[in-house]
Amino acid sequence: MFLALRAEVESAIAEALSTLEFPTDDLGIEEPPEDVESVLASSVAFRLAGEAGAPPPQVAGQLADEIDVDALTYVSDVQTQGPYLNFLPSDAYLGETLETATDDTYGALEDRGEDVVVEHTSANPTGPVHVGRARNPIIGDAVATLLDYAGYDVDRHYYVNDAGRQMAVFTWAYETFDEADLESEPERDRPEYDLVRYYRKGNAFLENGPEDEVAEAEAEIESIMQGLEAGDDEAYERVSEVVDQVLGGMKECLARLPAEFDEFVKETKFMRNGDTDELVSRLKELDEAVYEEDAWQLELEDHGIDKNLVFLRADGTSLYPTRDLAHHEWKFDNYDRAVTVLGEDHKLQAKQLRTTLELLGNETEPLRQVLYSYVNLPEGKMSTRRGTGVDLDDLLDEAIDRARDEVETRLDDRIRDDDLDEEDIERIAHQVGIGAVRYDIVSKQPTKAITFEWDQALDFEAQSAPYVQYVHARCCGILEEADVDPEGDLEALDLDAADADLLETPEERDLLETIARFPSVVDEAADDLEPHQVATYTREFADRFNGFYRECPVLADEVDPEVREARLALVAASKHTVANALSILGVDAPRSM
RNA sequence: GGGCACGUAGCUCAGUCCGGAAAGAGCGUCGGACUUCUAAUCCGACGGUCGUGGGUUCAAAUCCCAUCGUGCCCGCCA
Repeated sequence: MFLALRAEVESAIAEALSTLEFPTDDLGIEEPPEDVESVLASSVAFRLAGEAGAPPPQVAGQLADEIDVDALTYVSDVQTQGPYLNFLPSDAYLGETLETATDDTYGALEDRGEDVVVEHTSANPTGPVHVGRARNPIIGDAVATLLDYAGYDVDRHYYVNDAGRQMAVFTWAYETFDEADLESEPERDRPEYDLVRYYRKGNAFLENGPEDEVAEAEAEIESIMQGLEAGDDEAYERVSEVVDQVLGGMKECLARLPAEFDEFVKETKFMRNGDTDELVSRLKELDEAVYEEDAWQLELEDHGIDKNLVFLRADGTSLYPTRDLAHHEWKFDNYDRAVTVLGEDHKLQAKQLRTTLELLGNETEPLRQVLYSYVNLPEGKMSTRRGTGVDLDDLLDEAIDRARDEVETRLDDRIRDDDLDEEDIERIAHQVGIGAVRYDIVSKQPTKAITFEWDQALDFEAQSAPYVQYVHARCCGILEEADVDPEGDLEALDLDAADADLLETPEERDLLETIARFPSVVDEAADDLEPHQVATYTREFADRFNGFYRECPVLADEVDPEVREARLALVAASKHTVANALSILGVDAPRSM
């Protein structure tokens, strides 16, 4: 409803301005501070003062007089406060909000008829997913869901780096060493924890092993890479043996978040189907192409990039960026838009990719890259190869354990007699524990660096998931108490009969106005590819709901039956709003906790 | 050395893209509220040269320039 109100206000101001022969290029629309009653405001009068030859407050007055409020649906009044114009919501605005928000798809925007691929995580299949990378699936999944809500048709892709040198190293190590050669037991009973030991062993060997044996190993690694480049089935199958096992384990880890994918796209796909060869010949034709020191490269200084992009090694094999170019042209062929979520350490590569795609004649406008900074440990960087870092599995386990402790200690002083059984406790521990981890990450601007600390990541107080989840549980509690199934179809409540006019307290109106803004929050967050805006909204929403909860009893005996119906509708609308906002963030909304 | 990002309360962060109403939360500290729809909640107090210095503007946390601090990148790795 907010979007409709905004549109109405915009045209009203523009009309008033042009009638008074003022420029209409900047309407000065803004959201007023909290202590102001209006839902939308304009500071346009400031800018017009010079032109009008009158002080801003006077100009604001002229504009307010010019606007015909009776012609507006969602605005009940235009008031001036000094130089500001304030637009107050009408009963229709609040009434329609209450009605539309009881629909369980509230917040989902109209279908845009556009296909978008969101590529995220794409971690190399070398070992367990660690916390340094955990921002990627969490942000990526939220971006994908956000775009889905915003009306796009979304596919989630994981791009599998199965053709790089490190996979050749891994394959060689896996085939060469025996279980007996390895120093340690797997940390977990899952393939990636088992196999990563070969990878680490292999890397250590290449660094410190006897010279002649290392040379022999290098020859083997080289032959694997040549085999892949030639599209050789045998090489592909040898590498796949490792890749598929490790990736299988990583999928299980990611599924715990959960982060699910529609497709795992292997980079070897673009070698085996000839796209990479074809791309290499096109790159060679570019004016920027040079053959230096036996390798083909692109000179990109003229495009603001100091570093040459090598696209064909001296030994004739392609590199990651070469294949990624083919990958992206494939995306352009199959989707209207492409979003990639990647770490800031890949920023230069991202710029090279975009520039080169353009040189190849692609329109790169549809490609957007979301960058996040790495999560570091207090003692430094996390690395799969070196085995430093905290595994995501461990973080999730710890989060669930702490959440379970929390549930159990709270069990004793529960007021509600809903008798949580073991299954409930486990369910809540999962929802709260994993929700807290996701929320902690998704609620911050991705560009800010994070230093990982257990207590901070797993703080259930703060402005955390449980705070918002609790609001959802409260909504469900009230609905259940009123014999309404929160999971069921709330429209069956006959809430249409509920009258928003009966919601008269400031807390009720604030809450309803906050609910009204949800679709516009989705719209803007999707435009900016910033799910943290939704997280910020959930916090504001929870504050408002708690204010309402404090001041406005719904089911108490002294509440007038009609007011009760209206408030129940407000609770139902709140339930959908918070459930859907949390769902965008990938955080479960518990029915009780 | 060069490029990019970040710097807001003791701590963790919104707000910065698109300049406007006396800078907002949470944690921590202190003081209050459970016979009442769930106290993982709420109410109050304390706490800020928005890194620093200039500039633009009627108006700057927000835009521009400089500077300091931190992080990332500058491989025929990915």
